[in-house]
Amino acid sequence: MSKTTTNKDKINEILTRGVGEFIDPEGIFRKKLETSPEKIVIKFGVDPTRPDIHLGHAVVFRKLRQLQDIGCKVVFLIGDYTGQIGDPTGKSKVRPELEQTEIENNMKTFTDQVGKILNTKNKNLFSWIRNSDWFTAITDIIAPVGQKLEWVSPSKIKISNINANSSFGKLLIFEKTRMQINEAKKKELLVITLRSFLWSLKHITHSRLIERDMFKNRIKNGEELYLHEMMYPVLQGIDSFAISHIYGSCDIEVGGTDQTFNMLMGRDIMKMNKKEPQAVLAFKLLEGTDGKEKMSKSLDNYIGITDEPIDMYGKIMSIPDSSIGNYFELCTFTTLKEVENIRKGVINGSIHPKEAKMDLAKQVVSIYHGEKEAKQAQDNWEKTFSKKEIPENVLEIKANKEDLLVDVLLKNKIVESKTDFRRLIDNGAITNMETEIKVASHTDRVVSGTYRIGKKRFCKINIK
RNA sequence: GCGUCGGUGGCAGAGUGGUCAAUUGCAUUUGACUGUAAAUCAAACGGCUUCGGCCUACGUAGGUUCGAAUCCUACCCGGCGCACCA
Repeated sequence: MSKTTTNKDKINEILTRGVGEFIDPEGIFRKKLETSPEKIVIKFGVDPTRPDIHLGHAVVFRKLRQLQDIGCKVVFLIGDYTGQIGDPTGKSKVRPELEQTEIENNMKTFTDQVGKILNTKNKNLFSWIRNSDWFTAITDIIAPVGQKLEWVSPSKIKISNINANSSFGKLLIFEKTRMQINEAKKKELLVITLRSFLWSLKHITHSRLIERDMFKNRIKNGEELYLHEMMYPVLQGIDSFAISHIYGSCDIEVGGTDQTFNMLMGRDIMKMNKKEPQAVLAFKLLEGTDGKEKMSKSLDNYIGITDEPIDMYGKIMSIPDSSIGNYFELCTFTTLKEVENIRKGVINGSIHPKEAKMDLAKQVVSIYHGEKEAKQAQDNWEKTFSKKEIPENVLEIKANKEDLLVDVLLKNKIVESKTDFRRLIDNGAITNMETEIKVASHTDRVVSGTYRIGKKRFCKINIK
C-alpha cells in the first residue's frame, strides 16, 4: 500500500467515524487535508466554566489528535466573552488582568487534562485564544479601584501613576492583555465594534436565523426567544472569522451535532468577510452511563477521563447494553467493521454483552491509563463483583476503638448523615466483609475490618 | 407603566387555615433477581433523637391567628396580556 492510500484511508476514517455530519460542499477541506494538512487550522469552541473532561468531550479530542498527527493545528476558542452574556447573574465585570490569570489557570488544568489526548505542547499544533480578545471594548475594562499603572514609551520615557481607570490607563491594560499581540504576534488588532457587528447583522436575515430547530420549536411552543440567544450563532460565526484573521485561516470547526447550526453560521459570516468559509464536522453525541441523556456533568452520568482506572472501569461496566456499540465507535480504536460485528453479536446473542463490555472497559481504561492499569482494574473488578471478594485499594480509615461506627463513616463522608446511616442499617446495606455479618444496630462501636456499604462503597477501618 | 397569573423539597408538579416533613411522577439510595446491564418487584428518600418526640423548611421580610405552604401587607423575581417609547 502506498503512503497516499494509507493517508486517504486514515482521512476517510477521521471524517466518518462517530461523525453526525460533515459539511464541506466544495470539497476544499478534504483536498487541503490530503495535500497540505500542515496549513490547516481547526477551531474548537471551549466553555470556560467546565474544566472537567469526560469521555463525551474526549470523542472530539481524540479526533483532533488524529488531525494533529497528520500535521493540523488545533485552536481552542475560549468563549469567555459570550459566556458572560449567557451568565444569568450578568454581574461579572470585565477585569482583564485578573481574568487573564484566572483563565490561564483554568486553561492550565484544562490543557493538563486534554494533554492526555492532545498534543498541547507543540505551538505548531496547538494554540488557544479567548474571544474577549476581539469583543472587549476599551470601555468594558474596569480596573480595581485605585490601581495605578506605569508606562514606558519606546524611547524609555516613563510616565508613572496613571489611573488605571482613565482612558489612557484602560488603553494600556487593553494593549497589554491582547492575546493576538502577545501570543499570535499580530501587529494590528482585530476588535469587533458595534459598527462592524451591525455590518455583519446586515447580511443575516431573520428567516435564516429561525431555521435553527431550537428556535423553531420555541416559537412553535409559544415560548420566549430572547434576542441575545439569537445573536449567539452570529457571535460564534464572528469568532471563526477572527480566528481566520489571526491565525491565517480557519479551515474547519468541530463540535457536537447540537452545534451544527452555529457552526454553519460561521460559514456565512466568513464569506461576507471575504474569508474562505470553514468546513464543519459535527459529532454524534455520546450518551451517558444512563444510556439515555447525553453525557454531562450536570446530569451526573459522566465518565471523567481523569477518573481512577477502577472507577472508570466500573462506570463503563454499568452502561446499558444498548450503548455498547456507540461506546465502541466513539471511545475506542476498534475498527468500524469490528464494531459492527459487536453490535450485531450483542443483538443476536452470539456475543455475551458482559464480555463485550469488559473488552470495552479494558480498552478505554488502556487509552487513558495504560494497559497495565487496565488489566489491574479488570482483575479487581472481577474479584470484587464476580467473586464478591474484598477489592484492592480500598479507602483506609483509622479509628479509636471507643468510636461509634456511625461517627467514623460520617466523618469520612461515606454516609451523608446519621439518618442516612440508620436507613442503610435498616435496609441491611452495611456488611463487615471479613466476618460476613451485617451491621444491625445504629449504635455499634467500630470493629476493624473491611466494610461494604451498598454495592459500590467500600472502606477498611483500622483500630488504632 | 397598567392588568393578570404565578414563585413549594435535585427537577416537574399537587396542596389554598390544623390530620403537612408536605399527594404524585422523574431522578437518587437500598434490598431481591442478575451480567455491579436493562426491565421488573419491594422499601427508603430534610436533620437530630434516650424512638416519646424535637428542630429546620413551601421566593424575602413582617403581620393576623391557639395554629399558616395555605389569610393580610410590603418587597424581590418570573410568565402572559395591554399600553408606551428617546
